[in-house]
Amino acid sequence: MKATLQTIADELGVSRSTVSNAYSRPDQLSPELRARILSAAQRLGYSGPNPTARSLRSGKVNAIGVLLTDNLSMAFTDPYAVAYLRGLAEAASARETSLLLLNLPKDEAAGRRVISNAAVDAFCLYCVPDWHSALELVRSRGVPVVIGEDPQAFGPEASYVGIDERAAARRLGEHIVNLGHRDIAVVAHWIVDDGVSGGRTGQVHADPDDLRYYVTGERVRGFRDAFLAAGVPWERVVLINAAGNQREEGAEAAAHALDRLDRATAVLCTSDVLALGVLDALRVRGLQAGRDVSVTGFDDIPEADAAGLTTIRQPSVERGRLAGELLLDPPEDPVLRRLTLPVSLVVRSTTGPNTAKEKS
Amino acid sequence: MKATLQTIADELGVSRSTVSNAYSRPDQLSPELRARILSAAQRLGYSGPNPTARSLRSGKVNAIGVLLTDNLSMAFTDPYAVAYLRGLAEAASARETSLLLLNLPKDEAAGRRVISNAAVDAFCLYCVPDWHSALELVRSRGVPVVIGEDPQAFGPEASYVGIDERAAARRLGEHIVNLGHRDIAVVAHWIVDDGVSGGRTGQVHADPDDLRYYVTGERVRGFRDAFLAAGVPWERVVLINAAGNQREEGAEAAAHALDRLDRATAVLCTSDVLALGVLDALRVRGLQAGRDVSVTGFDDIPEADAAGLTTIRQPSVERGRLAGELLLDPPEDPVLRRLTLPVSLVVRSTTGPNTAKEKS
DNA sequence: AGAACCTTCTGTATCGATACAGTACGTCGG
DNA sequence: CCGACGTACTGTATCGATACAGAAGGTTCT
Repeated sequence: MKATLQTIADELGVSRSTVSNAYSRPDQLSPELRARILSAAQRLGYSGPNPTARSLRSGKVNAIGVLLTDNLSMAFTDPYAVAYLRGLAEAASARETSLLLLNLPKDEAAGRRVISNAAVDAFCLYCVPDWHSALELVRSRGVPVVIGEDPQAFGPEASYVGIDERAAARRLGEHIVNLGHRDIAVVAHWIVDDGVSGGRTGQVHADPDDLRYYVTGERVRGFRDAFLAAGVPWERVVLINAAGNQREEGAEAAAHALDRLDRATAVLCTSDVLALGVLDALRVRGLQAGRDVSVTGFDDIPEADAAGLTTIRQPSVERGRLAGELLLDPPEDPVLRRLTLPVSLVVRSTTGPNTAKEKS
Repeated sequence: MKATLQTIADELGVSRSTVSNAYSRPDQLSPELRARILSAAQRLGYSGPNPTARSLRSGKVNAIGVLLTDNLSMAFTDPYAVAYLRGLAEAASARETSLLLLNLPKDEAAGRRVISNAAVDAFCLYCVPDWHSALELVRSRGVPVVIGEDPQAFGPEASYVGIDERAAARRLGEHIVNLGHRDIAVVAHWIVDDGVSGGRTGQVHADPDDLRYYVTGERVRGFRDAFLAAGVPWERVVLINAAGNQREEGAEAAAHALDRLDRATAVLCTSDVLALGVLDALRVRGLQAGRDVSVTGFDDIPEADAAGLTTIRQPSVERGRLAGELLLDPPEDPVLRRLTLPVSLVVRSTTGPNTAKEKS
């Protein structure tokens, strides 16, 4: 039989409470007794209090649930996500808390089971669409939650760490129109969506106000803000959906902006990863970024620097770290649970003045 | 007060057991009663049986602990690791099990606490050095364990999924010597080690039989096997330590092979990531891989293909998947718990015949 | 009709710990 | 010499569920 606290207690003729204290409250017993208990435990192959029982009694499990939609590997593949998770892990680790990666399967019932069964002290909703059926269940669990997308999505009880997506995108848009670009394409991921995948990559006609996925939607709206302010009507912009947030999909999307007579002189992307794909597409076509076509990204992932990508830098690791801290020590004051972090425009070599002959 | 099973039971005047059955054993009660129970639960904001209490009673927590040393972000940064974790996550997810990422801090006492407190059904020892003090504690937890490094490190009770590292490396070595290379450098990570970091990047003189870190050690020994068989003495090989397994460190290590009069004509690396760094270093120096200098990697990560890197392909995702399956349904027969997967040599463009003038 | 059986629910013991109040036994100031 | 206090330990209730034996009631078979 597996050893328990009682086993050790019986062995030494002390009470179970005392053995428990030897592990959890060393100040409650004499050092000598504690030493005897620990050595007896070692002898009997007892590896310390059972974590589950301890959690049940104490009400803490020392884990943060990270909800990931569908494809868990995305969390590992997207450099921005990696940075965010690293920050989250740092904050958690500092409090001896671990991350429980929760993969939400497509099947809704299974997803509900995953959430209800997760032994966690808090949830980090990461890349979970605002309308996902899981949200309600997460709320009913009654544990702290931090979100990074639509600040309104979860009511005031949730913490929020994010950036002003729309204003940030607007700065990119302004940078582009200030460079004289008027023939503009926007590559955005997941703006059409069948509820499961991001749809097909290709040009779409959509009202930015209707986009369902918050982050992308805000970024596209931010671009539009800049365009309208500069007198570029939205109808003139070529909007391209990318089926996912991967480099290949950026390259594929770029084809729809580049392989046409009225080729765009600027391509704005909703993420750096997509933008890197666009740069790949330019290279294949013998076009030079920043001269023939200007390209922008979003996030400032590590690869962006090497590629010379103009982008918006957001504090990714910091964002994750703050999310973790908000979850583990939620401030009383609801105002302090809502953090909007600063961003900056990073101009590199993939953007430059419009050199194309101006259309009528 | 938070709702429990009893709350619902009292509300409807049924027994607690029945409410429990409504969730866990629907066949044990009439559909109508079950429906009443579930709707009462919804009304009272009850989100289902408490996972911790359930785990305590049933002895299962539906989580696999993934032990990561020190820097958790490495797990996300190294493409091979990402693939492995993805496979593991797939296997886990298929059984509604999640991954608990356990970050082992430098501080040993804290590390012990992390392991003892982890509520998991099994441990996956991933990138944990064989001599790490945590291993003993993991063993004493008495749960299934899978390892991916030294098959001998954990005794026969552990499962093992790996490859024949040494034989695989030997094939790379043979490929290189068959191409006529005799001035060879080996870039290996973590072959010197102060117990914490991987030491300083630079040339070292070491007996391959003394290398502490299993995977790297086996690969280096495999290279040596090929060299010796071809009559290249080990003393002739330039062995370079990389302080870590990152591209930059590969590039830095390459300097020690390239910036010298007796420049190596072939550089063998213990990982693709390092090899990509070596290719970067070649490019900077205006050297062409496969013509001026041959370069090999190990793992066949996705980026290797694009780079034309000659390497050993190992089934990374599959390896993780099998590890997960072994953990969740450990076969009775110990033999079936030890899997050695096949690998293949993938020859691409970074290797070619030795064109340098033969030394005396 | 009576035994055997199924379905549907109940009741109690238990999983392995922690919380907290309580006891026993010094020690110390006045 | 006595009450106040601190230290070291004990005992019981409890955390929130599941397991399993059993009871009540209706059916089926012979």
